[in-house]
Amino acid sequence: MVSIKDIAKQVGVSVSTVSRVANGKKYVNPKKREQILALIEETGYVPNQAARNMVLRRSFTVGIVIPYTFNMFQRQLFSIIERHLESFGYHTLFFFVKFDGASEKECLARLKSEKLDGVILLQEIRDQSFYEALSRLQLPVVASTFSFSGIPSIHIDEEQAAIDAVNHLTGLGHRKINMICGSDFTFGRQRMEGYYKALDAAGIERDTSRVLFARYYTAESGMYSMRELLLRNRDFSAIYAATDDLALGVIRILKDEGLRVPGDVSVVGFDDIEIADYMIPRLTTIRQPLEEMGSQTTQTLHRAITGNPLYTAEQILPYKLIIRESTARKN
Amino acid sequence: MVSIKDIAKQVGVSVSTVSRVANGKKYVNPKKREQILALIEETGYVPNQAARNMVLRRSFTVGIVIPYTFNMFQRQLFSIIERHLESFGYHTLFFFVKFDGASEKECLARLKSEKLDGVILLQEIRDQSFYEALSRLQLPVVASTFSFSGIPSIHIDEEQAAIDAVNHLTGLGHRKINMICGSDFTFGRQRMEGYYKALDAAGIERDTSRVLFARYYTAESGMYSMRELLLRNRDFSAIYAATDDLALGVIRILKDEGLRVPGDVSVVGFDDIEIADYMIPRLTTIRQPLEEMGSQTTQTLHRAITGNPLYTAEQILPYKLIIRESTARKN
DNA sequence: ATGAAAGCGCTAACAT
DNA sequence: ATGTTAGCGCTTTCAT
Repeated sequence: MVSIKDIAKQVGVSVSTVSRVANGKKYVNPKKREQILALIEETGYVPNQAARNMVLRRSFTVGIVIPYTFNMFQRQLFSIIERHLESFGYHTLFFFVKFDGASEKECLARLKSEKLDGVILLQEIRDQSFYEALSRLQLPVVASTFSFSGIPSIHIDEEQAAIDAVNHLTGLGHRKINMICGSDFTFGRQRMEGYYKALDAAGIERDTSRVLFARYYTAESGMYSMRELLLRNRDFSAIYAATDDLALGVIRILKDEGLRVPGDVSVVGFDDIEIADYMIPRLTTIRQPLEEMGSQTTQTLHRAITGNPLYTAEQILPYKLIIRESTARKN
Repeated sequence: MVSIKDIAKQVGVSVSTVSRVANGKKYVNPKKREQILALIEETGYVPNQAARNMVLRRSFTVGIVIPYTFNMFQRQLFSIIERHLESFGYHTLFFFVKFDGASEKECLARLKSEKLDGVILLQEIRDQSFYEALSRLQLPVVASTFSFSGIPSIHIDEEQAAIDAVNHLTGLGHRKINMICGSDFTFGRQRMEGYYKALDAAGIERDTSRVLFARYYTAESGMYSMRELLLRNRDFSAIYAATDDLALGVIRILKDEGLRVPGDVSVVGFDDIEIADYMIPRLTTIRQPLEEMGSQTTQTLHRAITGNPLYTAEQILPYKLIIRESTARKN
């Protein structure tokens, strides 16, 4: 592997000079610059990143903290973000993390050991000291799909979106509306809160027995949860699932049990993942502006890293209720 | 940032000793080890990766070449591989690449500029010189989901699997079987070849007008292709889709056109993605051993990187026909 | 405009 | 068992 020294020696200059031209700095004789550039080209020399990173104390790498249970929505968002990051010239480090203290601590340790330029949180962390540690590291951070005070975040108005989703159901005449929620994360609580508020607005009594907490926000969890819900009773005409992934499992079980969607039960999801429009029936859901979330997340982080002023600490993006085939008027 | 020196000074030993315990080496007084470990814990010291990388002359980073059209199957495989890579302590660099010369060339250039430990190809490259350039870089490479002579690869017997899939259809009495294939990649050709061979075996004449080439291997492409196929005629009782992603779009359109699956048309897919078991109807398909492919891919690469002998250059993993609800006896 | 030299934080001989 | 020391490849003062 050819190093800066080799180049220097061959051209007959010092390493400093080579370093200067390699980094496009001023104060170097045009002739020598030419020569050096030519030799770099010829030898295929590329600077050793590790060495640069060490002295520069920066890595051109951003960490992405991702939930260990990586559902379809998150996979889609991730691949958009990754695409943007790549276009900015950043590398990516993954940090799969479970929603528990041990996993979070370990994640923090790894986060520290890498000289990251910044980190994107795709999953909320429960341990408060995590955020403090991050800010102590002076590490630019941006939260995507959730908010945390003090760090820039990109997300939608979860509660209001949930209200809209459930309003859609009540507007269709449904009164007995069950919800499948996830047990973790703020967005889960917000989506549940929206559910309750929409019920209030429609004059429907809140009934905790209509809410079931799934283990994760995945299709598999949705399936288990729906089975459990059915074990209680069949006294409902609509289901509001906290994510499309959950809704997928929900509809599957409903069908297995001979319940028609939306004939017998209306189902509304949340996220508008890719397959929502391919499902049978097509899923009514809340669309999160994935493409824009990804691009805003990346841009915000890049600005923070390069020291530019952040537009706003919190960016609330518009969502949209997409009415498809999984919901119908209560008969 | 606390460094190895700080620890050494505080405990009153040399940096070597600290380095030894940090790396779990032998020859360290148990007492001192204790002390050092305690201080590491207390101070939250974590070794600086850049420094390690430099002296170790490795980056602990592997590049993953991924198709720009990143379908569900690939997303699942990727997330498994990524998880394994993480457990080996590798980082990841992405290389999204389109299936065309320009994109491949650019990818190669980037591949060279990074000091990678190895690269995983999740997409076949059409430019032969790409592989040569890679081997000139002495870069360990492994191909996952396809094979290329000279580089270790992990995949199933695509053609035989396709034969099994179509045999299942002919065994059910179907004679008029259409195929939706993708236009690129060897696996597409193999899956098509298997289709034809199964037809041969059943004494069914090959009919190229029964094959339609989708632009990509995604649900959206499946939808477009199925629409186009329907424009020709409805003279078929079964569809074989080259991927589950395609099948998803296919079934969607069939349903829209009032054709029942499997009542009127049987559909078989390929890959067995997560949602195959949630679809309505559940999808009959070929299961690729995703979990094992991911783990073998990672292990093989790791072995190549660490200079251990490779088991075999080519690992052909077992697949399995999973019969679910989207196929039925021809009525 | 350019070179010498001092690190960056760590590992690995080599001595002891 | 442990310390000393020499780099790893690069950037960046600081002289000149």
